[in-house]
Amino acid sequence: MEHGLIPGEELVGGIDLFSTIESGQTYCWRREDGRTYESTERGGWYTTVVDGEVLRVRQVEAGLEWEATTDPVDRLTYLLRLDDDLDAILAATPEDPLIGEAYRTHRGLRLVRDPPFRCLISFICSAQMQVPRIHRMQVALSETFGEAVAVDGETYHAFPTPERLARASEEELRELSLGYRAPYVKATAEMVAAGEAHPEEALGLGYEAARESLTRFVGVGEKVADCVLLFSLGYLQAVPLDTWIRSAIEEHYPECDRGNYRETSRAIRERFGGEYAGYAQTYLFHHLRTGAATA
DNA sequence: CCGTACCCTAGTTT
DNA sequence: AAAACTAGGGTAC
Repeated sequence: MEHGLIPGEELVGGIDLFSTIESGQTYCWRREDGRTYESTERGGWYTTVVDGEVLRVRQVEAGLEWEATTDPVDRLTYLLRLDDDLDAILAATPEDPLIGEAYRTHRGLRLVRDPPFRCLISFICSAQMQVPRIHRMQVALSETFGEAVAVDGETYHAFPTPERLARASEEELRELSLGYRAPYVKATAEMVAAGEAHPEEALGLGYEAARESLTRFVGVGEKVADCVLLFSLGYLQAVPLDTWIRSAIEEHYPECDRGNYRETSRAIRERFGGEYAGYAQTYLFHHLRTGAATA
């Protein structure tokens, strides 16, 4: 594999690789030590397979060190949004004690751009599920149905194609602990494999129309649709209303609770400054989930 | 728009 | 100690 470095000074606003990858927004990466996002231990290599290419990245003092089968700089920049100007984005959020604390505590956390189908499946799996178990499901899916890629004596697994997941039986998927999500994953994979629908078709639509369009996939409601928009399709204004954010709204922004998803979503999006509201959501989610919040 | 069923696992309570 | 109970990043019907 080739290797190289992306200097830290090129990343405006910095980078916190641990927070970026293990904050529950992406399930595409695997830790060197095999842990599945359940520890608070930082450091080490993260590996993924995208378009048949293996890429590995870790945070070092000088920046991001990488190893890959082809030069991964453009790909890493895309996947980890290394071209986002974090200083400008954070500055665009209205003053707020809780958000401010989250920004200061986890400075360098970036949103991601996961491959759309993979993102869609991982968030269908996320329903009523905790982060480490969602990650374990994605690892199981890759190892069971994903193509193996051998590099330097190591074997890596790509994420399965829509066609392969469509061919899997519901029973096989249940064996991977997907539970009631198994038929959702299969049905959605069938829709994509058949060319009936693709998550990328949401691109180009206005935000709310895009969210609506994603809900045609089986197992995808408004919350999961918002996750795909934010973590894959670049709709940075999306604010997925999960239980953590809902309880934060109840406690800190009660005036934004409008009783239903659509209106509450509009209100909190406005409260978080609109264009980059999804950044505030992701920092806040990570901040609450790690138990670091005091504000 | 509202209520309920749905898998599964780890952690807590009887 | 074994068995209930509970909750965890929702969605379909």
